[in-house]
Amino acid sequence: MKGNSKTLADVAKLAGVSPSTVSRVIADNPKISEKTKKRVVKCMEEIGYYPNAIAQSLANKRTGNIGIIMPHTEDEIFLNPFFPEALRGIVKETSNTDYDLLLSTNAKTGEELAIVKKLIRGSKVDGIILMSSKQDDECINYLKDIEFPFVLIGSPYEMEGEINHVDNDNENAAYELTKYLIEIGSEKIAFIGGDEKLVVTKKRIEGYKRALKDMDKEFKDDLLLLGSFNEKTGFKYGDKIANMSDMPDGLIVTDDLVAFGVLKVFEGLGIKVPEDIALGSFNNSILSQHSPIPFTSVEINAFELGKKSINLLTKVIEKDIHGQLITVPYKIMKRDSTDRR
Amino acid sequence: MKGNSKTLADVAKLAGVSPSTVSRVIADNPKISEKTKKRVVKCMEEIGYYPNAIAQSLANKRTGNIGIIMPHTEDEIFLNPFFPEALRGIVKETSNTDYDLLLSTNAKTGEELAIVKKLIRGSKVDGIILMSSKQDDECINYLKDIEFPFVLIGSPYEMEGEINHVDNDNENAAYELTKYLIEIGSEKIAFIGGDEKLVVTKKRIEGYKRALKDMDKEFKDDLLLLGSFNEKTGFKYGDKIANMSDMPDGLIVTDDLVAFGVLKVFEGLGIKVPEDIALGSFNNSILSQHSPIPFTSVEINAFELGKKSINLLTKVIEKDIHGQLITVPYKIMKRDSTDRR
DNA sequence: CTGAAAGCGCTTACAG
DNA sequence: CTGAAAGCGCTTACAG
Repeated sequence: MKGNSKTLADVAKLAGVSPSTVSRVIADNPKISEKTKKRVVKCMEEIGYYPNAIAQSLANKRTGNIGIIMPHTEDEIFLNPFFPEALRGIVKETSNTDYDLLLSTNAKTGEELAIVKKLIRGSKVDGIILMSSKQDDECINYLKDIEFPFVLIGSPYEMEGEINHVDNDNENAAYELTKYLIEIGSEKIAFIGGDEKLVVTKKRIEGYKRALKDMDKEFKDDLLLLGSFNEKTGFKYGDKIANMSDMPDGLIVTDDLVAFGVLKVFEGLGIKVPEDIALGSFNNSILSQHSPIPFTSVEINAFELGKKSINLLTKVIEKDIHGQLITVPYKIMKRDSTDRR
Repeated sequence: MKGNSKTLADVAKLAGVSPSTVSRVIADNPKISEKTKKRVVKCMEEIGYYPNAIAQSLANKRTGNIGIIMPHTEDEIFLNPFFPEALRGIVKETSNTDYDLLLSTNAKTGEELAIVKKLIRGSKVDGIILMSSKQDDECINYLKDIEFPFVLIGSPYEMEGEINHVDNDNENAAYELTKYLIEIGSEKIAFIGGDEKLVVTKKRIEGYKRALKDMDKEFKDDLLLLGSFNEKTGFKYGDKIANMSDMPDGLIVTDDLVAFGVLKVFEGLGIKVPEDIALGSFNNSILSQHSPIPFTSVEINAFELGKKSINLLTKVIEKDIHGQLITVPYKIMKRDSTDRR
C-alpha cells in the first residue's frame, strides 16, 4: 500500500513545535494555547496525519479494544438467535464509545480460557465481555483472580455479589410463566430445559419449582426434562410427553426452536394446543411468531442485554466496580398456545 | 489488575542472555542453538512470560488483526440470517490462523468509510473484510486506491477483474431458479428484489431476465418489483400480485422473509401455492423450511462465504493478489412451493 | 505554555 | 550462534 503514513514528528516539524506539543494537541491538553492548538491541527489536516493507535497503546497502556468471548462456532448454541441479537446490541452501544471490538475466535469448546489469556497477557484488550457462563466457569475464575475488568452476560453460578453481570431475572420469568399456565387452567406442567450446567437452566428450573409450590402443585421429577437447544430435543420430548400415561396439560420450554419441535410432534399426533396442552417458551424468536400455532414466548431482550453489558464494562474499566448487576426486563408475549378463552 | 506482566528483559536476565536472543526464540529463529532455545523457553514458562502483542505490532508493522466491516446495526439487513452465518464462517476460519478479528462498530449508514479509515490509518488492522457492496461503493474505492489488502463478500459493481471477492454466482442462481419455475409450468413469472443499488439485486435480475429470454418468455417491467428485506415488502407485493388482472403463476423472491410475507398474504386470500402460483426464494433460512407451506429456496452457503473470505484475505495480506474471485456453490433446495406433481 | 529526554516492550540490521 | 544499539510512533514526568 502506498500509505506512507505521516508521524507525529512530521506534524511537529511542519508546525515548528516539538513532538510533545503535537501529542498534547491530540490529547486536547488544556495547557496548550488555543493559538498553537489551531496551528497544529491545521498542519495535521494538511499532511493527512492520523495518530497510530498501536503506538498510542504502547505508551498509554490502553488498547481501546474490548474483547468479546463467544461460545465456540461449532456449538449449536451459536445458531440460537440470542447471540447475533446480543452482538448487535454490543456493536450498537460500542459505537457510542471510542472502543473497538475484538472478537474471540475459539474453534473448540474449552478453548475459551486460552483465548482470554492470550488477549489479556498480550495486552490486546482493556476489558472483556463474557457471553455465557456455566458452572465452575474457568474464565470467570481467571478474570476474577487477576482482577481484570469484565462483564458477564448472564449470571454466574457462584459469587453473584462479586461479579459484574447483566441478565434477565430468569427465575422470576419462569415463575411468572409457570404461574400463568396454572392460571389458565393447567394442572400438570412439564418443563423442558437446556444443559443443566448452564446457569440459565438452573434459574429457570428454580422459578418453575417455586411457582408450582406457591400454587400448590406438586413438583414431579419425571416432568423435568433436560436437553440441547435444538429441534431434535423437541421431537424427543414431544414424543415422550405425548406418551405419558397421564399427559401433562401444560408445558414450559426453555427455547423456541425446541418448542417448535415439540409442536410439530404434537401436530402429527393430533394433540391440540392449547386445548390439550398449553405451551410457553423462551426467546420470542421469529419461530414463535410465525409457527402454524403462534406460541407464547418470553422476550428476553438480547439486544438490550448486549447494550447494557458494554455500558457497564466501560464504567468498570474506568473505576473499579465489583458485583454490579444490571437486570434487563423480560416480557411474556402471549399468543395462541396459551389462549384458552 | 495485579498482572505486572513480565517482559522480554525479565526473561533475558533470568536466562542470562540478551533480549535479542529471547526475541529470536519467540520468533523461532533457526539461527539460535537448540540448547539456548530450550533454556530460554523454560525461563519464559517459569516466570509466566507472554509477549506483548502491542509492542510486537509496533516493531513489526503487523497487527495480527483483521477488520470486519458490517452494514450498520440499525439496518434491517443485519437482521437477515446471512450476516450471523457469514460471521460464523469468518470466526471459524480465523480460528485456524493467528489473526484476531476486529469488528466495525458503525452505527449509522454511510459511516463505513470513516471506520475503515480509522482502522487503517490508526494501524489497527492488516486487512479488511467488506461484508456488503453497493453501487459506487466508497469503501471499495478507498481501499483500492490506497492498495490496502481487502476481500469483499459479494461482488463489486465495477472493476470486477481488479477486486478480490468471494461470492455465489447469483446471476446463474436466479437464471436456474427462473428456468426451473418455467419448467414446472409457469408462464408468467414475477420477481421481487431488494434495493436496486445492491449488486446482488442487479445480478439476480440479470439472471431472471436471461432465463426468460432463453425460454422465450417476455420480460415485463411491471412484474419486476423492488423493496426491502422485510416482511412488509412481502405483504405489499403479495397484495399487488394478487390483484393483478392477469395474475402471475410464478414468483421469484430475493429473500425468505419477504417470501414468507407474500405467502401469508396469499394464504389469507385463498391463493394456492404452488397450484395457482409457484414460488422460489433465496437464503434457505429456517423460515423456508418451517413455513406452513415449506418453500423452495436457494442455499447460498453464507458460512462458506465467510470462511473463504478469510482464507483469501490471509493470502492477499502476504502476497499481493488482485482481482481474485472465489465462487461458492449455491444449491436450490426444492420444496412444496414448486412441487406440482 | 512548551521542550528535551526517557520510556512503553518489542524487532532487526549490523557487527563479531 | 549471540549481543549492543537503534528504531517502531507515541506519551508524560520533569524542567523551565
